[in-house]
Amino acid sequence: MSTPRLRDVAERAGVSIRTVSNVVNGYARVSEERRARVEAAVAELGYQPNLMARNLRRGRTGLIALVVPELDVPYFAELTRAIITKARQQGYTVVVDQTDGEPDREREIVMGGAMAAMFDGVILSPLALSQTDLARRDNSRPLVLLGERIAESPYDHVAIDNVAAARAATEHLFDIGRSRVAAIGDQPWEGGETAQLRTAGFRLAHEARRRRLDESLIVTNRRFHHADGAEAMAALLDHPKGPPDAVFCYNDLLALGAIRTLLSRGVRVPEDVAVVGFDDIETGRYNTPSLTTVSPDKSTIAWLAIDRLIARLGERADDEPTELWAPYELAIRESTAG
Amino acid sequence: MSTPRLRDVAERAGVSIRTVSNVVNGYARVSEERRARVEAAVAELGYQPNLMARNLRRGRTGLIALVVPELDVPYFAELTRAIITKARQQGYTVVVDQTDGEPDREREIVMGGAMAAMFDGVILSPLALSQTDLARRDNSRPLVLLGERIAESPYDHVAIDNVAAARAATEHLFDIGRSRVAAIGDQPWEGGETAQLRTAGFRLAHEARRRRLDESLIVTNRRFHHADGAEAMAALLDHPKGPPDAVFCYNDLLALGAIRTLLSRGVRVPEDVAVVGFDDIETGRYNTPSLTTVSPDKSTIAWLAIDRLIARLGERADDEPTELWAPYELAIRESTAG
DNA sequence: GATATGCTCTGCATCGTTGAAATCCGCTCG
DNA sequence: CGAGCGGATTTCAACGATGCAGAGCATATC
Repeated sequence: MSTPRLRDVAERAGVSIRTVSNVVNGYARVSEERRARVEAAVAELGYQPNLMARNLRRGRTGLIALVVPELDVPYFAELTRAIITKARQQGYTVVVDQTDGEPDREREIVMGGAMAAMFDGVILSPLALSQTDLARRDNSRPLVLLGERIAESPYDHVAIDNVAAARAATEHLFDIGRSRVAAIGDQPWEGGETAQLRTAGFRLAHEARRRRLDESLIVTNRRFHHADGAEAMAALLDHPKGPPDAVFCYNDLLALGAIRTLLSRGVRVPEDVAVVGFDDIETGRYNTPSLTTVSPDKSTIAWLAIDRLIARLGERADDEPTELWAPYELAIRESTAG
Repeated sequence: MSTPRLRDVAERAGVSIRTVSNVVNGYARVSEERRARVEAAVAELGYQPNLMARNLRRGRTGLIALVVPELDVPYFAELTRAIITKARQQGYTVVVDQTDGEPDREREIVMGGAMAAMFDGVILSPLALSQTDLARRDNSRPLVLLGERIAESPYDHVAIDNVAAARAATEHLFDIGRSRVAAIGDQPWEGGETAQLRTAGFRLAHEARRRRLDESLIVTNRRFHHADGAEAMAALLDHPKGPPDAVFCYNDLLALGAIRTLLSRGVRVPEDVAVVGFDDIETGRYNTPSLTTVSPDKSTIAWLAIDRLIARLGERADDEPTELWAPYELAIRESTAG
């Protein structure tokens, strides 16, 4: 026997389709007696509402798309987990879409490709999409951006204060007595806004402490994986003016890659070179040495993003776009001890 | 102006709704002249098919649910990434659902809760669902299991040969001259089938090499995170008969946790204790020392699972349930060097 | 020239649900 | 006692697409 429909339940209970619908959804008041009959019929037939029909009728799916560049980057995995959890609490299901940094893929979901219609809203961690793209977006469904606000884009965005966080990380290195501090991960091009903010914080720390900044100690990277950090660190070790005595990496993978290079070259961490990361991924805590890192409050980020998106789906649809700031802290561990 | 429908396109092009549908889907033959008119209208109006309506009518959504315990466990994140990629190539979209090991959540999607109807098929990495549960499942939509086959369940499953892999890992430890080998991660209870197979391989290696096995060197663990490996290793170091000279951990997180404990206690890896992991996660490669590990071919696993699922969605719906084996290899790195 | 043949193309019904409005019923109130 | 009222229940018409069957038309066939 195929899946029962409202009609089947209605027949069995001897009421109208609409009444069954009302019972199932708890919409209108239904007399005790009928409600009981309907519930019995529902149970006997094992009725489950057909979501596709419901979606069509309601014009909503209860699905939220979460678009991230790479799922196997621990930061995104951990953040994704948090978002899925929060969304579920609010009755939404999250569809994770990884873009591999392919602009087309990002566009498909965010800008309104065919698939876009399946989602009530989108949470995007932008990588390829430029400000120009976003300005052109069909704004019929809400979008919340994770990470830096893209200039004047008319969207909500959730982020931590990257400048302040980077500055704090850098100053911490000064505090433990380091003077020649390098930065790994700058991205001075369109799409690298977040990295640029961290560089700004890095510079600011130098100014605040009246330290001279050697520009050649700022290393740029296209990607943020272990391998990139390892390479960058190798280059720094061969720096003409000698290696730095501390490194601020713009994410934890870069930092772990850098540590790998240091240790395999016989450089001690933190004695010879101290290392700070960014993101506070689980693995960093169990690395040897454990990684000092900027720890964004992922749970709050998730909460703010979901909350904001759901507000827009509801009555608060027309509020002004907001910038929401999540807290962070500097988790000090072995890689900067002493 | 709201989203255009087939009807709007039809009006504009001066043809019937049905013809527009035919053009959009490439179903029937349509004359060049009309096709051009329709395509122009589609372009002008920016028509996008309404997926909810299409889903209702077709009875399919093009969505596949991937149910995994924890997304921020790197193995699952990497596997998820591979599956998303393969599915996309076949025109399917993956909805990732993490269960946090909550049986109810797993049931919701797999056993046929309301949400289940949204998916054409399910790929499940089972954790909580017992064999009894699965036997009771409504089999109207295909299910592919990742990992060990649960006894006589009538489902396809994709896995690597855990016994052989575990045996190879253990024998490798003998090969490099270790004699007192511990195992971290056994789970001698329902739901721990995969761990049990690895333990079987571990035992088998001892028999094959005619080594005496000290049962007290097999440590059980509820969970497979860094912390669990760290604790287990701490216990082993305090073993009454002295610490082992090698450890086989049932996943890489356990192994990294174990290494952390070893190094922080001043025990050298691999000189004093060699360590082997399982899963080959990215981070293990950049750890110091880099981690020797069993490397399942995640890409093949993903490919087999998707391929099989799609076959069941199509004409091959009634084939016998199959066991599909993906290859693996032992990636030998520093943690067992010498 | 009439019938058969092969394509295009269209109309209608339908997928299963819910919004809106109509109906029904029992009760209160003037 | 009839109008008025409010809550319970039903009827009707979508939501936007596709399956199916058949209409329309030009060409092929004898």
